[in-house]
Amino acid sequence: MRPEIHEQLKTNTRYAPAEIESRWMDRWLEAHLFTPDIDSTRESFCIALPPPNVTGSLHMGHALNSSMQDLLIRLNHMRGRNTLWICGTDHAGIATQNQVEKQLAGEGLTRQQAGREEFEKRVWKWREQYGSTIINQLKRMGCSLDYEGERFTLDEGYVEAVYRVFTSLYEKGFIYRDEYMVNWCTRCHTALSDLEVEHQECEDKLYYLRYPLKDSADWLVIATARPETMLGDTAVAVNPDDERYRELIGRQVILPLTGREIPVIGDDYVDTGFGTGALKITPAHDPNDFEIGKKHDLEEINILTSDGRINQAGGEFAGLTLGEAREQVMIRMEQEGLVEKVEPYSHAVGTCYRCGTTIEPYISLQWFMRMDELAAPAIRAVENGEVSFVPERWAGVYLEWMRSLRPWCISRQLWWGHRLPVWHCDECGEIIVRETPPSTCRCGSSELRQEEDVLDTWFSSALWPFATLGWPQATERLETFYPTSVLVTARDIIFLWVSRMIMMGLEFAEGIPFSDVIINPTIMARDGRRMSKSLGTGVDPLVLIDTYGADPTRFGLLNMASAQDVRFSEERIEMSRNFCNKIFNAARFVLLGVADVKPRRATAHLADRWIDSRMQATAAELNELLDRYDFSEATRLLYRFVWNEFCDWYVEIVKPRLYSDDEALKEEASGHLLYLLDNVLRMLHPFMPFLTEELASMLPGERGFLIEAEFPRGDAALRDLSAEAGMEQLMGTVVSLRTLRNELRVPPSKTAQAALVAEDGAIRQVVEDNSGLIESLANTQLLGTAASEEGLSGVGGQTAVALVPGGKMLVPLQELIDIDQERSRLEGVIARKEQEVERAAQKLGNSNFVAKAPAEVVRQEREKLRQHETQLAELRQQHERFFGGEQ
RNA sequence: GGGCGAUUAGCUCAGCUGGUUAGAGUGCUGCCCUCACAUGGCAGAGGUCACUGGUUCGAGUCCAGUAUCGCCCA
Repeated sequence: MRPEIHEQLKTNTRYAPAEIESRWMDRWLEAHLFTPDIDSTRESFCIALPPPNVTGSLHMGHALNSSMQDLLIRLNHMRGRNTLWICGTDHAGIATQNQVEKQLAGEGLTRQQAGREEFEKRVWKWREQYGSTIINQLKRMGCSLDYEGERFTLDEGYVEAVYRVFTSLYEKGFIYRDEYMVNWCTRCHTALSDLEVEHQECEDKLYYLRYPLKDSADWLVIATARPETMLGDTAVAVNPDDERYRELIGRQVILPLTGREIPVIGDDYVDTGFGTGALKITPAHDPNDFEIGKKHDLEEINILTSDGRINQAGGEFAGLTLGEAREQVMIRMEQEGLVEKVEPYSHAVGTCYRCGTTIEPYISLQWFMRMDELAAPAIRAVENGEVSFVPERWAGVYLEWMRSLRPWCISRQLWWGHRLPVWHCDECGEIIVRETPPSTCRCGSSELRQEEDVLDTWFSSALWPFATLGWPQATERLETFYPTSVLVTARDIIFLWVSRMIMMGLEFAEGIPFSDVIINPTIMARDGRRMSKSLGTGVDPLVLIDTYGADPTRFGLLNMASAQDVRFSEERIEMSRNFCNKIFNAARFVLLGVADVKPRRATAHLADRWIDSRMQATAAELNELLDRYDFSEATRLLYRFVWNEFCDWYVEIVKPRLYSDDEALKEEASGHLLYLLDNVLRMLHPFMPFLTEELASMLPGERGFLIEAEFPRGDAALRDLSAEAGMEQLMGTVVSLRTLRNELRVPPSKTAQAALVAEDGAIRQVVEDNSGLIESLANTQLLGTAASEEGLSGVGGQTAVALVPGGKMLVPLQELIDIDQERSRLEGVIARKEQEVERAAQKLGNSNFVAKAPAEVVRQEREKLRQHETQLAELRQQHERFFGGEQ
């Protein structure tokens, strides 16, 4: 080790993440570790990062997500695969446009004033300036993304892919243009797909209004939550089976305020239990009414402008906002005496996912994509297991959604995104759909205008797994890495991306885009609900990284993330930080203490064989857990092995040898420690890349980066079950003696003495051979061993007793403590043992149990009872001997 | 309204196909600054596994129902 590193290690007793983490990413990047080798013949492993929104910043979901993906990439790289983690961002139409509009507003400009061309320029500038924020944050996380191959959904090549797909789908008749009811955001001025509308529960009112019947003094009472839309009513509907209204079907009512005559129609869509059972029908402003209107051929009266105000069709209310119009309409209705009553009413209101504005159902000319035929193979792919979800239950969610797909509105009235590859001829009205701009129309005119609308961002991101690899060009990357291996994402992305990626992959690329879809759990706020910006319950992962380090943040999040949603607990991150500190110090212990030797397995000592055996078992189980994507259990496994076995036991056991004057012993221990540390660091690397890289770099000898090292698989040939059994015996003995000392309040500095009584000669042998271990770990000197008390010499007088596996330890009390303390302690032990005997006896006393339970289970139970009874007898004997029996 | 999930120690969570005295982290108690680590060591206390039935020799685990909470869809 270089002297300066030695010096540094010696002085820094605490794990300091900031310092460690700042130095490695640049070195990794300089070494081009994350860029795949395209000529490699090795099997490939690829993950397409679900492209984060280019305006975004790292949130908890990303942090968890990328921890999982990075783990998988590093793991597979270490397993020898040719890996690629596709990096990039999504242009995020509305979100980005909103950002730039905000910027313009600061200069007192609207985007209309700036003009489309200027606006687009500004957006690109914005992207240049802020677009890599989240990518840099992923670097801080330690993510091994292929930064050199970063992609963007508006790249030149990507646009080609989008245009190819659009054109093809148009030609196949999947994409069409139609005047139809869509979700309209009056603030963003654009249509939205159903998925971009969020429903929010809202306390509102239900208004009961009287609609006078024509040629009658009577009226019909309708109930509505949106009275202002009555300006666009073109019918009143009742259920034809409804006795109350059946007679009225076919008659006319006079629509209040406008005086328009509208028919009463019968339609079994009407729920007789809702309101009065009579429904006003506004085909232009309600999706259900729109359907009913089509069915009954009703007039569609649009009463709204695109920015959400009443238009000329609203007569005296023209110019009012919807809220104002509601108020005014109700005032007028009151004046006319046409309000029956108003009730409180709670219902869900659709809002824009980007700006929160209430969504208006609005009829407009849009582009749609028919989904059913594309969905069929995508459904089959999941049904037949070609694509599987982890946890499995999400497949059901996917399938249910896929089976009820409606046409997807793909056009947006935005200025940022993929402008549709559609040209309109001003001369003849011809619509030309082409990948490249046409020069003339077939009518001969060259007056061609490209469509103003842009595509839904999700349309382009659906192509991500293959467009990023070069499709539609037949690139080597595409050849090598498609289909990708795994997609890791949040559940709300199942519909937005996963489903569409599968459909598009099957239609345009060489089949499914990935075979496993891992749905990461949601990290909830402390209150058990989703983290919410407005409630201030969000936790910023960047703050966690600053406070605890990226490695502990990663490890902690992975530890939290089992198959269930989980409340965020900072304690887990802290636990992970402490674990990192433990690893750091264990490595310090090794690096500062070892002789100048190479890592080399040692087998001479029981503890050496034991810890290696345990390490192989851990590695094997770790691989199994990771193959199942059980990252949470994997963190626990590593924690247990490193802390509770390696640090708590092995390090303590090896100390005397490491500090020994006997050079041979010291070198043997050194080699084994280095061998163990090397393996441990490799196992931990996918979880905590920075710390492990730092520590591995200090190991003696020339070595490369850890990601290039081999991931330990666990060698079954190195398992040594007899060493494990021996160590179990010793550890059990040590713990028993420590407990006894503690309970008898023997001062830690005081050395105790003990003799082992055990029938089994092998047990006595192990203890005798390792008396030094017992001495140093339990501060207890071994006086001797024997098959029975009679065989012990020199253990006279009063003794305390500690049960150990397979026998008991007799501890001469001497001046250790007073007799009374031992008496009450012993009585407690006896009482506990009696309970155990009772439990086992009861079970065996049940004839059904003996008759019906598997023989092996019964045998075990009998064995248990026998042991407990023997121990109980000995304890009682001990009590009798010293305290005269009475308890 | 429909679907999915959860309910286990004070708190946050594990517990695979039913079978030792139900585990971890944190918090709590006692002792210890023992030459890797006080972001630590040793030892402890702490649970009617939401409730009610059922299946079984045996249920935290399987089935049915109830309650509460959460998530998604409409």
